[in-house]
Amino acid sequence: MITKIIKNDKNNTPKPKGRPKSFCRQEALEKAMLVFCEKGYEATSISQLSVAMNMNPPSIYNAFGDKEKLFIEVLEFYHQPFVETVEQIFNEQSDTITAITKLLELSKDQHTQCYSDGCLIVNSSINVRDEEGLISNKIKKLHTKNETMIYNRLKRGQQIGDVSSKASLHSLSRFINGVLQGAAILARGQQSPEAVKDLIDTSNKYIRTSLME
Amino acid sequence: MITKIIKNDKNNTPKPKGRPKSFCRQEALEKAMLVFCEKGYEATSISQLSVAMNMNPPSIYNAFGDKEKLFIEVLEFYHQPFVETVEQIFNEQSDTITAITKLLELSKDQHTQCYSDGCLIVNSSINVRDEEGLISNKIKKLHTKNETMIYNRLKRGQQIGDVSSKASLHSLSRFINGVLQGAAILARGQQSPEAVKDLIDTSNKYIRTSLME
DNA sequence: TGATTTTTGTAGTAGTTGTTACAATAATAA
DNA sequence: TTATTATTGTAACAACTACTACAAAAATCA
Repeated sequence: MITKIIKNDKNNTPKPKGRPKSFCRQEALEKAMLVFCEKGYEATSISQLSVAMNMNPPSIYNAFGDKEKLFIEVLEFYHQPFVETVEQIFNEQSDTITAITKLLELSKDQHTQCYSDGCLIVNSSINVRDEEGLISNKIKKLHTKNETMIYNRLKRGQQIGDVSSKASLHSLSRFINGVLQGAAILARGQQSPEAVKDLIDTSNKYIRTSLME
Repeated sequence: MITKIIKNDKNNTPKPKGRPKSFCRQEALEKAMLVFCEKGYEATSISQLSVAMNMNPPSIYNAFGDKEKLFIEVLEFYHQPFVETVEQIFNEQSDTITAITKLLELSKDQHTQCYSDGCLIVNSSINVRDEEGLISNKIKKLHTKNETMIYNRLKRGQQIGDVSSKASLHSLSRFINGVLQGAAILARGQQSPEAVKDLIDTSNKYIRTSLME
């Protein structure tokens, strides 16, 4: 038993037995993500995914389960880099107001580009109507994660002392979270870049005064 | 010729020739609206509409053209009462700040109810991807109409004198429009009523100070 | 009455949906 | 080599999609 494992597991990565996979999981998820972003969950068909991911339907089902499970994995795949970026911004910036401003600028930059597809999570929270189903629950978790990240950063600001103790952190983090989602819609709805800019900049102006007191 | 018209047109409503319609256009539009609100444009099928509207598919096509034209008529049917309500609020309230506050409260009331379907127009600007097609153009017009109503009311406020001449009306009206759309998403995404309340109330607080200067 | 007009319900079109049975393929294990 | 295992491509499934041909039905007009 032990020899077996040692034999096939030189680098802690034992060679799989059967026919080797002809796709890269990360690349496949990225291709799927792009289609889901553009079309939405329901409007994206397996055959469209099959073309984009360069995988035949049976391979997709074998690798990801079904359309629903694939989508949930895509949601996580989409969200994770955002979380990492935001946490980096929040850690890099010692000043809380600057940290929040950077977050808002990130959103503004993303959503003032031409032909933006908005945000997969926001789009999906509109589209998916599975009422306490797997996807809806996943989406709610992702929204909560975002709000919590913002809240925690504001809370740290109060501890550091650069956020007014009078500021209502729950209200503010919910407000910021709502504004970020609003910006995503404006972009997705092909409304003018000025609409996005004004929503972000006006919100930012308020947040600054609100954090300082 | 003239006698004909007089004969059949006693109340300016000549009796139609063929077999009489077995449906009320307004009621049919309302039923269709409810389904489109819940499911979205693409995810709503003709057979679902057929059941909801209590009309067979050929009758739907005969009366409304096709799914796209029906949807555009539903969009208008959905938007018109909103426009009337907003214009009534804007005319009733002589005070501009109160008028805007009432608009925001209207949105808050609508979107803090359980199981809200959000706003058909916002949902559709996420869902519909017909790139300069009939539906997208219609949606953009409706968004512009909303923004214009708000802008005009603020402008009137400056003329009356209860809005600061320093206030940037274009930025503010775009901000308010963005916030209204954000609130619709939060509701549609089944996020907490507190999220909607905080977005609206926090925005309102800022707008008040911004209008007074 | 009979002719005309419009809406109705029945039944169907061709195409697409998510999903899967099955056998060929390509790797490892003995 | 042979056995085992996992992934592949082909080809299909029933159910659904938007849409419509057609004839019966129900009204007005002459």
